[in-house]
Amino acid sequence: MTPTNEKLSGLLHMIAGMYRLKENNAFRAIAYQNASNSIAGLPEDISYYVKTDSLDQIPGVGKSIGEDIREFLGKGKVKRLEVLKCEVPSGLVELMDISGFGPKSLNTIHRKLKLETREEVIGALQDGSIAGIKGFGPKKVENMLRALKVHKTIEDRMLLWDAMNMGNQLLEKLRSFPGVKNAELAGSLRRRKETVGDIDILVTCQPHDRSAIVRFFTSRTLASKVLAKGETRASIILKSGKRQADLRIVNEKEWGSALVYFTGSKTHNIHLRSIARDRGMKISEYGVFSIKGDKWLAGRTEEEVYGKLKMDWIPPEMREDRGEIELAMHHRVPKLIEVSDLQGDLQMHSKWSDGVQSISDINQYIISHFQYNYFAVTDHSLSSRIAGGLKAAEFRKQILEIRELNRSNKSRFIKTGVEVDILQDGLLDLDDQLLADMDWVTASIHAGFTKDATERLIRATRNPNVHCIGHPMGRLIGKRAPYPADWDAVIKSCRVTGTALEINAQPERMDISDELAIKAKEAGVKVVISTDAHQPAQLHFMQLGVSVARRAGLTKEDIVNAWSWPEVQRYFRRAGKHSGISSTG
DNA sequence: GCCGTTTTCGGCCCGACTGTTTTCAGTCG
Repeated sequence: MTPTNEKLSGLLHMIAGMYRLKENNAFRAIAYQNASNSIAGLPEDISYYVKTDSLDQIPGVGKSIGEDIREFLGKGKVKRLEVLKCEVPSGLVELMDISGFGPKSLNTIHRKLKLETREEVIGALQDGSIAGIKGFGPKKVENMLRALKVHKTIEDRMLLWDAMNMGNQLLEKLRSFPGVKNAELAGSLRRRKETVGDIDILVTCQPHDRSAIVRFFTSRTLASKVLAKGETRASIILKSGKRQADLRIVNEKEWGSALVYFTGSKTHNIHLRSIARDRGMKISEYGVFSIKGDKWLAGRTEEEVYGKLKMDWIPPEMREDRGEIELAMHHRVPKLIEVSDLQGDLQMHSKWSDGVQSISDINQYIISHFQYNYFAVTDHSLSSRIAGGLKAAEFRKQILEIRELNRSNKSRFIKTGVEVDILQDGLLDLDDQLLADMDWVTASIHAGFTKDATERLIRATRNPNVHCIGHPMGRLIGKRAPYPADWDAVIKSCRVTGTALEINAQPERMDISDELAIKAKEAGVKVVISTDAHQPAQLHFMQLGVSVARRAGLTKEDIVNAWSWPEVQRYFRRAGKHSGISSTG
């Protein structure tokens, strides 16, 4: 998302929140929230739509919000919001993110006690003055206080990798519990979002087994706290790690519709329902029904549900309402890349620099765990001193070692390579001749994260020895923002020079992001999915990189390391890049 | 406030759980 879009989307979200706090404005609030969501998902900066006079092409943006947007771009603020701030206490809007603090409750508190800020509300909860309001019984006040506490202690969102591990453990326990027929992860975890808020699990069983399963889920074995518990659903804070997990139980006949419903995203679901409604049907977790007569039409499988709406099945990773519904209606859902399509891994480190294993051990591990046809060793160059970067002479020695290994294995399985540093001026810190001799050259930035990186990256793409830009955004999720850069310009230069962009599959990196991968595909830029492994177990991060690619709708044709090595060489030779000779001597 | 292949007016996704209620409003996902 561009910075302007992010700011604008946040501003519209704020307005939506304020309308929710005001009474009788629920639908106006929804309209602003829809516009906010739309803008968060735009492929271009909002200024483009103003320039081309196409604001009305953005779903949820009409005359009034269109004017707000023009005003925002012209003056940097919106009068509507300034007026609202005089009418509605903006300090209370942020509280609406906390569970139990809805617009109606906050409005009542504001009206009865004239409270304006978050701190005042917390104080009034603690000193008992809120307990005096009608409708605010002891349980409700207790829950609100508890939610405040949980909101503070629970860490924001977890990395996809951590969520996958936690979710799979939970899934195994549920699958082996008596009476459980099907169990599957749902929600943003099944969509493989880069970060996950809570773990959603869907289960089918016979009705008479439900209560035992809910009891197990909410027992002390799994839960440190029970947030909600009913006949068919329950929410807990997991004992392992302060994370929320939600269980939902449905009948087998409802499995498909429930999976669609709980996999989401919210905007995908809303879009599906409005299409169903247009066709005289309605969708819920219990199935697809006719509006007339309320007749059950479908729901056993996801294919059946989408099929009833005359759509192809949509892979979970794409269900973000970014155009996939239209693709499915026209039967043009792409065949997404799969882990099994990959023929090699093109970034990893050996103990020559900061990896832990020898090249020979890595070779053995890959042969016994993967179906690859090649892999490249890409140790750091000298500038990355912390990472034990190598001098040119050491790379020459490493090349000899790889040749020897290949010779004794009678193969060309191991490719020579490097993750070379892009210096401040965009030049590389190894000489061109050495780079030209390498089979695979990834160029990455490892210092100067706050400066604009556009020129630096573009200059690197123009080097005929560089096949790929490594972790192009330089972000660490939740720790370090991407460096500022004009990504459109960088992608354009990749297109012109035939340079690929990496999807780095390290759990904290996931770099490039799905949004940038969508742009790359649109521009015709190829992508390399690599693990950047520093120890053999990390070679299995590949599935994370694949999930980014799948969320971006990428296919085999888009992914360099889904091609055979001769195809890789042919592609880069045509693009005017040098292709190495060193692994074979 | 937005939107329209039955609509330019009258809708706007749908159902479970909780708490405070004597039949339902508020909130959540």
